[in-house]
Amino acid sequence: MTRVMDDDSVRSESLPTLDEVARVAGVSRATASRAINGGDKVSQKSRDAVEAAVLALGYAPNPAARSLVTRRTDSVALVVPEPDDRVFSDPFFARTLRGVSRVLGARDLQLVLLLTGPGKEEQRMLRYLRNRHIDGAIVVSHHREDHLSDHLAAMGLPCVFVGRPWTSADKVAYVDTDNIAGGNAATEALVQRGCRRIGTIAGPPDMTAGVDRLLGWRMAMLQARLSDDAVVHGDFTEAGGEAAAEQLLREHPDLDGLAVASDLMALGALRALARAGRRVPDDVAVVGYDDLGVAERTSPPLTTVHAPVGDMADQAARLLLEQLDDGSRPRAMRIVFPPSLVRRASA
Amino acid sequence: MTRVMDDDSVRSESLPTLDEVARVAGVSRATASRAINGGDKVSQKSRDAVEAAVLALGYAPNPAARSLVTRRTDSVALVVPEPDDRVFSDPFFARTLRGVSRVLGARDLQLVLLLTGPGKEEQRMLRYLRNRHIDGAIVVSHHREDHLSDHLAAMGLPCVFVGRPWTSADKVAYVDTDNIAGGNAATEALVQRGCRRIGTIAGPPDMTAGVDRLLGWRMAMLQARLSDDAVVHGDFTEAGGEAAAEQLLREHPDLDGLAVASDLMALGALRALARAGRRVPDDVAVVGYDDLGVAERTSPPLTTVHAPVGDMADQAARLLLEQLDDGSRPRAMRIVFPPSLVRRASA
DNA sequence: TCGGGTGGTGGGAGCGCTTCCACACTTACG
DNA sequence: CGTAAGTGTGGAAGCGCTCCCACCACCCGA
Repeated sequence: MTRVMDDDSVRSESLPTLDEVARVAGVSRATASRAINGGDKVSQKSRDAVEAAVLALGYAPNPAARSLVTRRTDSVALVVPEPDDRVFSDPFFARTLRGVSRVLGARDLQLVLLLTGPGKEEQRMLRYLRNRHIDGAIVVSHHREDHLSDHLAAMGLPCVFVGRPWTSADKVAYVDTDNIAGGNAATEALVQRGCRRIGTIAGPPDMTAGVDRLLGWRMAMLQARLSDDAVVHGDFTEAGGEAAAEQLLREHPDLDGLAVASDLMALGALRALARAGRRVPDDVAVVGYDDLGVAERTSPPLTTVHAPVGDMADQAARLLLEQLDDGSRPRAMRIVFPPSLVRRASA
Repeated sequence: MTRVMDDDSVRSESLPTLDEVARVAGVSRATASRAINGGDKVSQKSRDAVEAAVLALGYAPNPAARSLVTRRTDSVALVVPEPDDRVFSDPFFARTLRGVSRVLGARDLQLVLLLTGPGKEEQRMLRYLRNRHIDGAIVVSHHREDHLSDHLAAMGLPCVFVGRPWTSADKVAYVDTDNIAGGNAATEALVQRGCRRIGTIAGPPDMTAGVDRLLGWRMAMLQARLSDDAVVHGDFTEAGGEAAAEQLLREHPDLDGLAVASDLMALGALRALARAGRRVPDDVAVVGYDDLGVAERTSPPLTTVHAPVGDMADQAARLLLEQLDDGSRPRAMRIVFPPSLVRRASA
């Protein structure tokens, strides 16, 4: 009795192996493997037998065993060097995540989330990437000090950055929008509207999107022969935008135009403007950046620069797939999307 | 020449193995393994030698090989049966993700993201879980129709639900807040304030948080001998809340109190109320739910029910760790946090 | 009739690791 | 001084899979 029970429990504990499938199907392990995978050079008869055995046993290949010999893990890291609520609450991240996940999921690749602040966690993350736990990496929201692009380029891991990396931009793949052109277009819209005292709430100076959009603003201001001194940096959050707008109003009370580097910050700025009794767009015209849904629901609805975030995420995933497929060293590739101005009521 | 180059390239391609470490350290592979892992019964001398060899070679254990024999993968799935932007943009999810990631990260467990809509993707997800790609699962935002709790309970995978599951609640572990008590407290606050025509924007009827909070509202209304017919369901998004509030105002123009099942929906409701010219709280008092930062920044600031989401996430991760540690069958455990009312200006 | 394909197959060698087991070699105790 | 109970150690057996290679039919053209 005891013996039988032991056998039973053992049997129910351990999952079926390829050996058992082969035995049930009446073929060798090699043939079973071939039938289950690519299925090259396997007779229809064997194939059917194996398929039936797989179904009967509820067999599923052991990923660790497979990975040990193929040297692939069929999983990809999503690296977010900023484990803060705000990254996740940002629709930019949400949209990116969904796009990436969709493309990779279609290829049965899993997404491993690597959230890391600076310091020890970063070391853990790099170690993880180096150990070849994963086949490749997609990096979102990368900051200047993390030197992530250098590290990844050096370790030769297939990877794609969402947003131009600070360094090694000629060695790693990335997707981006033309943030200079976008910042420029936003500002020009204000200029054409007749604004003469235009300020900007820029993004963080340690992110390329932050400095590029600011640069675009500067170029437009210079070209219009307007003073480019009304600059405050925000952190891409609503609260940050609100505080930045307050500061800007304090330092430059004559403000009549405001280019904001993200819609979330613009939302905060709108609130600050309302509290200060400034009408939008009559007293102060406002242009945002991103156009991920938030902009449609502000009051007034935001004129903003549309960044094709969904497309960027798609392409990022595809660039990674390319690198994984051709198996060669990671390649430097870049895809840069043109931004476009979406006119609504705020400017 | 060629020979040497070949050797070189091979060496640089393939990472160092335990064998090499052992050879360099002058010990056997078994001793090296022991030194690297638990380090039981290894002399200090061997331990030092191995450590030095590891450093010199830049050795890191091959996770697949280890996993093959230990039958652990040291990674955990985060299951989100709703691959929509709105889940990620929701601060509830962001906070949960961060909490879970922090606790698991401290134990060197990786988080694999499993985003699944209904249908084919769900099958893929279940297959993935069943194949023991991972050691356990944490399920967030679970809906009635996905029967996830039944599936997971049946396959005997260690798992924890964030938010009470619909079924098998006595078979799987979960963390939650007492949503009935919370809905009740929110409504009582309105009653005590003198509101007599109180409506509610409930959560989705296919989520336990939705129905429980609604039930709490119903109980409070009945106890106050008020009519409980002013109910509209929302989807936990801002836009959904706005639409729901509009409908509620249309159907019940005499509304003087509003209990909303999430702050994000309450934010939308506030906008609808403002557009309808109702002052908050004078004409209509509003109570939200969640208190994850949004509530402080609305105008007026939201009186809301505080749900300790960070703590819930922590505990969810810990419950999972417990199950992983004691190695036994998954256990049914539950931790339910009491909600608390936070009074601000909106009620 | 025979060499030379060609489609299909199974044996077997690993992938890199953990861990059981047997074997020294010490130390402590009766 | 023999025995028992530790300590450390290395040999070797796998974990479950893929894939190389040898092999066997069989059919073809010469």
